[in-house]
Amino acid sequence: MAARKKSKRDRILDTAEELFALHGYDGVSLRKIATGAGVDVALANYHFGKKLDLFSAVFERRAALLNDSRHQALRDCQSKAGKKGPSVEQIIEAFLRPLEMAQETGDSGWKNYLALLAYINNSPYWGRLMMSKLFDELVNEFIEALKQALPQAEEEDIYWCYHNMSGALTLTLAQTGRIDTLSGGKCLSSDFQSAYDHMIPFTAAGFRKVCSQRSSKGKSKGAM
Amino acid sequence: MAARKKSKRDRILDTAEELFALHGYDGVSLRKIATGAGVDVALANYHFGKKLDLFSAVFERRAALLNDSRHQALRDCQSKAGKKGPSVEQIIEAFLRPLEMAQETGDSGWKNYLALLAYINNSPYWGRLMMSKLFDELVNEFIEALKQALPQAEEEDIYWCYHNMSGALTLTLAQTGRIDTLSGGKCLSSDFQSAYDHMIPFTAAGFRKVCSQRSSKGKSKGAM
DNA sequence: TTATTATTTCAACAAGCGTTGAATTATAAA
DNA sequence: TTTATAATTCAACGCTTGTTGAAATAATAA
Repeated sequence: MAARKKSKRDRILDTAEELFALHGYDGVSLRKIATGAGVDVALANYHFGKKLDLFSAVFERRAALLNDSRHQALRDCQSKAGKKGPSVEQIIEAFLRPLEMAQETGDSGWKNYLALLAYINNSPYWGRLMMSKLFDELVNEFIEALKQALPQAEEEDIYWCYHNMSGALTLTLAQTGRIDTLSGGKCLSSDFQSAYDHMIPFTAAGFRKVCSQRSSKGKSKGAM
Repeated sequence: MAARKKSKRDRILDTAEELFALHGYDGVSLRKIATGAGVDVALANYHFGKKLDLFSAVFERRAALLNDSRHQALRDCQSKAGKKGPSVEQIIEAFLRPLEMAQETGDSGWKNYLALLAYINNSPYWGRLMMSKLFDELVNEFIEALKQALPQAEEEDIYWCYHNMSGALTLTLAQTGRIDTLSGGKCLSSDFQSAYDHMIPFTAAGFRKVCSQRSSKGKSKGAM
């Protein structure tokens, strides 16, 4: 309803973004997207090609922006920290806050996009390929920073901790509203500030705990 | 390929379970399910009704079993702990280990089912309704136990911590393989023991951290 | 056996799907 | 204005979808 000046091409992207985030790739037809965008069904094909190409276009549209903003946040906290390097909390903050800010903008497009990211990140196999292609480079920057902040940690532990953080984040991005129901309204999935204010110390403590205890304690991975 | 003695009805459930977990509700047609089960397409309708009813049947089939096993694990750790009650770690262990055991059984059905759970838990709106109906009662038992283990905690904090734990768990259940790619094979999403061995101390530390720091510190929720 | 009921398949339906070539309109260039 | 190009719609294609009533088969009861 907001912008009337948007091109039809952009309206297709916006509508597709919203519907894909809500119903997944197979839950949305090109005709529903076209109707939602107020456009003929053939126009999506003209601008983007096949349905999967449209999906990719939606997925890629905001990826670079997001990567830049997180990259910048990491650089900022690194310069602020000096040569001893930033703390675990500061690194996680740099990783997560840009997402909170994106979700908090009035623009519902970002909210939809991040929900779409959650959908893709939870999709087996093909989701992994799409995510890796666009986000692995940035994630590896953060992993490197975390290794420096936790010099005694085993590499494997850091990856598992990242996995847990990524899961917590993904559920927040998905905005399923489960927390609203469970808490009887005490917590709202739309209250992003609360979500991230809790997620940051929660995950930071997890990193510290797992990566500080000396290794091979009950992990039974080597010789039997 | 395994069991040849299963009824056609069960084969429909098994195939649907696997395909729904892999491709989501809209990504699977009744014909693909029927083909996979070696059965006519009309048979699914005869046994289960509409497509959504079949989906619900798959979803509900193992829910009670799972709830029982987690409920039992909680009771066990409570009796072992005596009247002072179990620790956060013990409660989380009771919450998570039954899932690990289910994933580790040779039966691939459980793996598929839990991936389906992850899919549903990440689905906006309708996912919340389905999950709440079957799992809220059990989850509230665990929340109560956690409140006792963290008597100084604010209720809201406990819910947010549970939200984070649920996210970490969900991504593990989804088995997207992201961690495999990211870590270059150092961590495998199929290595369930490692996943849970890390998830438990990670989330327990998060609970302790968030629920011990005295409240209203930068949460800016009450009067300004 | 026959009669009855439960299971399974067959055949088809109306509707929606992604996609495309040709026609139409709007925009920009000459 | 005329000409060329870009944007958009129209109309239709072959295919797949969920669903269903009737026919066929298998299992059970009499």
